[in-house]
Amino acid sequence: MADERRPTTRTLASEAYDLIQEEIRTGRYRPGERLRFATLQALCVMSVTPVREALARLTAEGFTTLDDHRGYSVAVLSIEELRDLTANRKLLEGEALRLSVEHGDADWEGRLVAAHHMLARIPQARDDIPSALRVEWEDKHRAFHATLISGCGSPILIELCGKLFSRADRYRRMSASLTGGRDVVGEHRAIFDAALARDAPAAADLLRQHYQQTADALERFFVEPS
Amino acid sequence: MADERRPTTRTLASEAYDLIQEEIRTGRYRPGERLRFATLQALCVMSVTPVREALARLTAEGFTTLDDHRGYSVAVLSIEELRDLTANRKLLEGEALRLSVEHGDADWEGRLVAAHHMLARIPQARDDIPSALRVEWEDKHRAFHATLISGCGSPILIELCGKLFSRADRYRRMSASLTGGRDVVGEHRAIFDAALARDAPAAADLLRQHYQQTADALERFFVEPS
DNA sequence: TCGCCCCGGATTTTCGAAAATCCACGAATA
DNA sequence: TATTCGTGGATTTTCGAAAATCCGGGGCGA
Repeated sequence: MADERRPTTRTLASEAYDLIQEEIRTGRYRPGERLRFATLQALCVMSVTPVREALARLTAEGFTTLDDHRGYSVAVLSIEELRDLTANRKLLEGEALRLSVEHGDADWEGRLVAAHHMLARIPQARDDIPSALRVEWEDKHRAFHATLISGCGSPILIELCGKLFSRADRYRRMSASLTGGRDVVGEHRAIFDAALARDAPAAADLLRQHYQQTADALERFFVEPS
Repeated sequence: MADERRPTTRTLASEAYDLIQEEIRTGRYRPGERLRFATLQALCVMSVTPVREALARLTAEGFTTLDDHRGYSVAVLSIEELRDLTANRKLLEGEALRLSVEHGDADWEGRLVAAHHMLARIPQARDDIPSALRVEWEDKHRAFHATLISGCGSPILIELCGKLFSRADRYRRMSASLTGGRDVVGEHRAIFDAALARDAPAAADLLRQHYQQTADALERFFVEPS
């Protein structure tokens, strides 16, 4: 008697969260930009309440900041934060991968093989390739890294790594060309091989190098934006 | 012309956050208990909107959980989470303290001496001591641990450690007697001494032991609640 | 001229009620 | 008897507007 619309099973707040996060991650809302409720209500098509809840969640994840009585803004990006982010991702994901390789069972191995295959079969995103492929690659990339650490046995560690990954995403997308002349595919393959070979220290080391190189490339882009 | 009440500079949502967190940490709201808005609105004296925002923040910090259309509940406690929490605190705070000891400047040293002094001068909380002292000790305890890692130079790491500390707080308070027959004051002093002596590995090790022993004591209490 | 206070518009924050959704209970059917 | 299907009430979620707050500019006094 009360469903003249869609079979909504999600809340509007969740939809607003996805929408706004997408706008921020893709850079349509610039770092530091003030987020006014009127604008956001126009973007999503809803009242202020769910938008407010979405912003509360985004703030908890570090995408936005809140000053009392002054509203929300897009969190600013800085080289300092990029370095800090990288250092902590190396610490957390390095440890998580080590645990995964040590404790991961057969099911984890299977999922890892699948995730790597999905990532490897997609041609590396280039500037001249339409964004559809790009988005797909991003998804598989995220899934691969998530699968890598999914066997570590620590829900908290997995959650923390996920949040840091999301925060780093904004920096990653800043650079138009994801690869800075390096062999990203090869790096992923090396990590994958070490993990399957159950060489925990090597896998962790490779992952840390991988993140450091990504950060270095981004930092170069940061200083001299070509 | 419009301040017949208090000089409110904070938002009601922030007040609600503090109030509800206090209720949860002290155990007045039990783990797993459903949190109904009607009840919370009675506790805080405000409308549903700020309460909702407070719950959103609490959920981000792990105090509560949210199921769409089924509302919020107090997050449950479990031995598994205690162990997970402990493992990650050892990893994160251990590293943070190591960095602090290595990079901390004179200002950090000064703050650390002060924080330890404040903690040490308060008599160790016992069951027969009124809760006022207890609360004060908790505050100084938190401040001491926060100061320990405050020189690490990584805002992200500090933030993560803070969140884990808060989550662990609920477990710590479960046990009526904070000390399980061990020398907590001595443990703090040992960490303090190693930090001041600039022995980073030793300080980190002692801190990790400290957390492990706390967790072990709590786990014993968990299994056989006397 | 400079600094301080106060006002008006823009924006956030909060309210109280309406709408949507879930849950438990009981009736009807096989 | 077991299972499915509504139905009513409790609860969450959302709305639209009112209240509170902040920011910038103009006027007043030193």
